[in-house]
Amino acid sequence: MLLPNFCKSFIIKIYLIKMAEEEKQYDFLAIEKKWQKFWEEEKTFLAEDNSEKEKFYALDMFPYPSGAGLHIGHPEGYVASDILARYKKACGFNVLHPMGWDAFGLPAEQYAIKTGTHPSVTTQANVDNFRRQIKSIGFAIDWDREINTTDPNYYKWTQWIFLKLFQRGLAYVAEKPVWWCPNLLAVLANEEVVDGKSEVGGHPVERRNLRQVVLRITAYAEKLIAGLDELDWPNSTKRQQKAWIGRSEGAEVQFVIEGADEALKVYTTRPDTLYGATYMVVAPEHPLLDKLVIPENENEVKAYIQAAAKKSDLDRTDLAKDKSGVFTGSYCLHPLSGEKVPVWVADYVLITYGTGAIMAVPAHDERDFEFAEKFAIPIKRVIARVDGDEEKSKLPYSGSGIMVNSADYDGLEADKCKAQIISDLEAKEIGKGAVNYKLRDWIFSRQRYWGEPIPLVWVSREDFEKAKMTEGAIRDLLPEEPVTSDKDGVTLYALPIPASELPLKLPEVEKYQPSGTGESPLATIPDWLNIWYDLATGLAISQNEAKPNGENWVSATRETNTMPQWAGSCWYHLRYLDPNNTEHLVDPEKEEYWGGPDFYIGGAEHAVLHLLYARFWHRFLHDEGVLAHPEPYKKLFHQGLILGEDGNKMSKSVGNVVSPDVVINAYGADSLRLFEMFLGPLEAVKPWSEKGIEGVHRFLKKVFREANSAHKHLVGEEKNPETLRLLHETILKVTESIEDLRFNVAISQMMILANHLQKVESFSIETIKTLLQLLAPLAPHLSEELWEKVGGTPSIVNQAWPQARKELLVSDEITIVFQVNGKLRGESKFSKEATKEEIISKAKEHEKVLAFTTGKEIVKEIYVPGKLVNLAVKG
RNA sequence: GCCCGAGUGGCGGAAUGGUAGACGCUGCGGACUUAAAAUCCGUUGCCAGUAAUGGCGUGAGGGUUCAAGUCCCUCCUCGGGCACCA
Repeated sequence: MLLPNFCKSFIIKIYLIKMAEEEKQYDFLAIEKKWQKFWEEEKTFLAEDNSEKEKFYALDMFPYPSGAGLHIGHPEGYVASDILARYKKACGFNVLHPMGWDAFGLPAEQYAIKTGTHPSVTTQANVDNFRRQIKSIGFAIDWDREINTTDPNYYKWTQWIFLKLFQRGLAYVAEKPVWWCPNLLAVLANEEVVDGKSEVGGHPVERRNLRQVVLRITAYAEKLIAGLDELDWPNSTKRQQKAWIGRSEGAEVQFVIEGADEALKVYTTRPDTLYGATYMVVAPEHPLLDKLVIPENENEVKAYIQAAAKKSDLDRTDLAKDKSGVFTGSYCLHPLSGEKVPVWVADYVLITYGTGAIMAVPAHDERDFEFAEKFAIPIKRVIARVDGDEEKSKLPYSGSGIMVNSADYDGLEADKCKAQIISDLEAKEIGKGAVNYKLRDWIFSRQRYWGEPIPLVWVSREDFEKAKMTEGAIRDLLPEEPVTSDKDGVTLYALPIPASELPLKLPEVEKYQPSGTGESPLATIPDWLNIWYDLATGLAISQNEAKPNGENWVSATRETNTMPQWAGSCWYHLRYLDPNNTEHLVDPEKEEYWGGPDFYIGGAEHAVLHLLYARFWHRFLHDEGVLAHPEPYKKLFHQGLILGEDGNKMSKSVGNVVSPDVVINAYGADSLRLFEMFLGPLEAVKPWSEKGIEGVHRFLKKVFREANSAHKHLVGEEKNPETLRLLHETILKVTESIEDLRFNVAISQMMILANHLQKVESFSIETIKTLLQLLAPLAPHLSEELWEKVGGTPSIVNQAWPQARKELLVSDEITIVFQVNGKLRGESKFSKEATKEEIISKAKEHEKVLAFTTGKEIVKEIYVPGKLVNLAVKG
């Protein structure tokens, strides 16, 4: 019994010794720590502001520092941008690769509500953890430019941009529907509402109109569409933005209400179907509805309006498979035929789009058709297919064709007739050409604590009029149209907190709970809310102090809403250029030099919101003369999701989440970086694989061994022609692949070279040095370590990027493959000088080719120079 | 319903219209070792055959071409986006 135990422990001891040796061989943890320290101390990745060099700015969508820490998906994009950053640096560019924190947001606030911990405390802890994790992956980040959206020195400028928008009339206040939970007494964000219930507690929620600050993004609709053309973005993302903005062209037509002086305005994209309008529909919220309803129908219509008001957006759209509506009892007169057209109210017409009323053409619109069938309303065809194809011209028919039943327009081509009809309507002053957008204005306020305070105060009409007349900073900041809001039946007027008084900091608060009234927790702090405000200078002090002397001091209340999380991320790409500037958002000279990111990478889930909002702000600041460039992100890329090993989306509840910390401990950051890129195309959705990472780890160990095998190293240029050729093939392919963001292909090629170096007896030390340079952007720690080992001076990124000698890739001997009818039948080697005739006749004589050609007629001979011969045979 | 994108071995994936399956993983066989780990060598699309070799093969069906994973048409499946926007 003793002996086996003794043997066992002896074996374990030997194993441990061997393990220690192995670790000494490629001790990635020590190597990575060493070089991360080196980069930090040497400030290797400092971006220079006044450089003569050409710039390259690589930007990642900055993370929200959650409590859960980084997961394996985060670094995918960061690694990609880092590879580019390091590659461009080696190519001689002045590179900026920054990192920061999008740190306002719900989770910290929810945690605060639960525990009473100030969100800034939670945020700080999370940021520290994220920074630690990101640093452990060894990115070429200029940490001197780190930013944080919750830092008052940062959000001072977020507020400053808001003031500009306010000044230009692009901000207003309106009642807008938001999710309201009567049980929680709180406004909920979309993501807090799951299946019509609150995510917390599962309480029912409803749409409720609440006072909101709104940004007029619709004023930029045209510019946002036009700007897309110049962007190097994924087509799908451009298309999504275009669809989101949803521009359509058509006409606004007036239908006079029978027996009234007024007309009902409708919007249509199909003025050519005007004669097919057999009824009209107004939205339940339409302002003229009251006048349209005849007394006999009043009860029914009222009931319908009430029912519609109770429906959520979801019920009114998705789930409302069946059309509903009620006849108002009124008629309009058709603008061209003068016929009576009944007016209905139905909730399939939205008050928020167009004029909130439509002319219904059931013959040529699916929705109207469905409605007309249900309520037995006449259906009148006015477009006929030219080819008379009965199947395809079945009603409802929305295609093109020839106009019929349309009086003077009969026989004309419908598409071409649109403009004709519009101009005819214009001549009669009963219509005009019109453009509409699906894009809605941006609800910019949140009834939350943990966000940027909106720098507005509210005063009475008298005080507002006085402010307009008072010389000083405030008067100049006012928009042409005053921003107003009704509170308890009194109209209040908005005045700004001027730039000189920014940042308007978040006050301390005792409770983070919502106020219960649908206002933010800030509304519960009277000391902060009620102020004395100087109409000339914008100075403000709490009303718990005595009113200061001076005629310009008035009583005011602060705006209590805060900004949405999007605000800080709308312009962060600018702040990296000049993170500590106290005078400007960004120094114009620096903005001129750096411009926008040359490469921007992040998830496709931001295709519309973040990327559209940021473009809006950037374009606005450009129009204001603050920025030299109109568009923020010239080149955009979306990395694909990394799934769990089981092929499912990584999630805590499924338990398939992989933490980078664990992977780094087991294989090192270089293996992690390399494997995330080796997994597949950057844009593809792909599953993680524990086994797979061992493959790239093995490759790194191989490089490590070959770089350390001093006995195989030769001085001077590479003598082995095969090695030399492969080396330059690798330089070419790796360079091209990095430029094309095809890092998986670059890695494959380096594996091929490493496998070759392992097989040959010796190779030049220059060869391994070049390989290390190629590898450096992808696996920077190991490359630095080995570069130093083979006699290079760190840092390896300061070495000029290797240039491929293309002349080496053309060999004297070429291999030509022989095909018969496109199928491979043989191959042969020829000298570079061999003629077409020589090669073809050799092909015909080839034994295996003969087997497929004898007894048959060669009808065609194809020769692709340097590649192949294809003989087409018959019979 | 509409608009995109993608379907290639057991798996992740390579292939300017020109040798399909590079590279990696897995499996199998072997070397080294007392043994293991590590490392290395060979092999690994399917079918037939001891083999040489032949046939089939890139979601399905058609087409263009001397030649198609790649281009065109129709369809299927999966993924993403939009969804009563007149």
